[in-house]
Amino acid sequence: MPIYADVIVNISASDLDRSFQYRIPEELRESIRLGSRVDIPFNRRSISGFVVGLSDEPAIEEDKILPLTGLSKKSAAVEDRLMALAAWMRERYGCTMNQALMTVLPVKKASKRGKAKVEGPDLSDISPEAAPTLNEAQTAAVQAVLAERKGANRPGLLFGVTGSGKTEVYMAVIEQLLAEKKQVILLIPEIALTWQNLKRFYARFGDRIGVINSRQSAGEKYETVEKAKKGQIDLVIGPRSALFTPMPRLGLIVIDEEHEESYRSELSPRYHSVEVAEKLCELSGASLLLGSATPSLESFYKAQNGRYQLLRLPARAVPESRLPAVRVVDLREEMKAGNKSVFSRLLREKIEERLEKREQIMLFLNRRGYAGFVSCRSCGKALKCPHCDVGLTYHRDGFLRCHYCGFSVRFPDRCPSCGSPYVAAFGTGTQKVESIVRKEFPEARVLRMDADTTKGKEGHSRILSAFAHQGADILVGTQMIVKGHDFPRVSLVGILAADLSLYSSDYRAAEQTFELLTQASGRAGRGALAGEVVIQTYSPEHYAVQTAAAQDYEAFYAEELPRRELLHYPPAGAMLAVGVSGTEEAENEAFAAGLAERIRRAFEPLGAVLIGPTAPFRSKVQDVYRQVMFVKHPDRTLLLKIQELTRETGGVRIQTDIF
DNA sequence: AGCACGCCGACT
DNA sequence: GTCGGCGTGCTC
Repeated sequence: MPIYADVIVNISASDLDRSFQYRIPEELRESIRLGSRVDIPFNRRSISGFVVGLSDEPAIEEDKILPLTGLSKKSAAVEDRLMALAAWMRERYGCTMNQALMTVLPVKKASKRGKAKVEGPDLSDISPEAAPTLNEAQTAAVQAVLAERKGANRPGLLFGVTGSGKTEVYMAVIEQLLAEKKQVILLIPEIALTWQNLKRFYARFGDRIGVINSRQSAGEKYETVEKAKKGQIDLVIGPRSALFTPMPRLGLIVIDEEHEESYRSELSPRYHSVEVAEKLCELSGASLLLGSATPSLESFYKAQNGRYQLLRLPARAVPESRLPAVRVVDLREEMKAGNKSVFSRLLREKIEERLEKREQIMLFLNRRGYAGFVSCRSCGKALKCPHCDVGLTYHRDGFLRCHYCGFSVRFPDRCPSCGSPYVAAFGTGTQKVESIVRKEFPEARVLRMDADTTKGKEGHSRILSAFAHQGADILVGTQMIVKGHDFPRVSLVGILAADLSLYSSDYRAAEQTFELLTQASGRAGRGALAGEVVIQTYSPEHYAVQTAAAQDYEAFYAEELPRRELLHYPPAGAMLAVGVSGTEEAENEAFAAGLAERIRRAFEPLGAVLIGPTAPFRSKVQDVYRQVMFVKHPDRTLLLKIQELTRETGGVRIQTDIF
């Protein structure tokens, strides 16, 4: 029986990010456990804390150790697990225990007004739906998942082309788990948390569902959390934060679209939901099921190595819907043929054809605004944001905007650096595409969806539902139109510039491009109509474009993995990214250089390879200068030690990511 | 002298 | 986070 408890105080302050030792009174020694919530005297006050360690030895002079005063009985097993998860996250992501606890433990705040509500119509008018008949591949996947549960219980990766019916598989597995009186967490990307998606789950599982989203108040979230804890809810659906719903009978976590970037937190701890879910399942004896048409390279790599169970859905579920026919157009050839328009001849022809047939069209361009950059034709200088290392984008309202900090300024009459009146906007953004479409296809009804048109609370759903109800023939938009939407009347998808994401400096540029092209292509021909996709590019020969056109993930993987292996990038090795940022450019650079030197000296003899420091693609954002460096080493634990080294800062901010 | 205020270190 | 200690400086 332990005599002392190491307690983390429930206060967020950097110098309190350590444990304090307390004596456990005799009568509490039997009931105290790791993760228990305790009341302690601290600096002449009484506060609460969490037990993170138990011991029989005093760590400091014994007469300094005070007895703890009480034990909150409510520390249930769920919270113990979440505590253990927080401790793991602290190690894994190098954050403070407090940050990990604040991420993991539910916010205690009672709802002030009424019940948690889901936006949209209410529940009463949804008629219950029975399970549909699954096809052969779906049935096989469901059975394989359930069998694996009884055995090694490895995580499953459900790899299915767009439209192959992954959701039906999730539902069948969830149904089985619920029948076993287990609870389930389903993670979906925030952007996919739409009423039309949730409706299917309500129709199938009725009132046993709780939904969490980022627009809910603390009180609303708390209510869902309480219900889950009491076991009144068996299925929680939400974005990455829903992972931390306390479920006493947790049996399954499903992560849909597991490759999505939104599963990575951008705040400290910068956790990755797939990794955290894997750990949580391990701690609670639950199963993990990941699903994607374009799995992250990491996940597919694990599936190839047998660490994950690979489950395939090779064909689209609706029998008459086939994968779309994809054509790649070389924009250099268009230019040679004298076509300077944003539409290639082929795409223009296809658009006319669809308009004639009254079928719908999606046009995708990964750049908002009217024109991509503005420069002076006399001196050649591009107009930049004064706060960011970014060119300004011309918007139709006559203003130039910075897409990083929101800075805006009226289009100047004269070049700010040479005074020439010949200042012009070049390149194409979604606004310009919209106006070209209106001009060139005057009979077509056009909607535009990008960050500028979806600002309001209902912005997304307003545009999506208008398009779904055939309120428009053409939807022009940025990335946000390609994610998971299901419009049966869309038979043509045009990707106007496939290269935009291809040449970013990120080692995942090819993966991101492949994913974007494949997901965008997957929007075509989801119903009974035959789908067609036109990909316009200056790099038709690039393997990411080629394999996306062939809708062949495994061909892409076969090209990409050896490249990663050659350069020791993940998943073929581990990598630590270190970002150093500060408001003084020179000081920031000097600090980064000094840090790099220390890392080199200490870790290069151990085989670590350091790249940088260097100014990244966006070296200044909102008046903050950035330097980055990367450390590669096959062993992740060594990278964690290097991460330790980056803790001491001097007026600069350090941010680290482990890949 | 007596007290208000702000800064800082310590908290087991 | 927040308490007390201590120094500064103002007022009576």
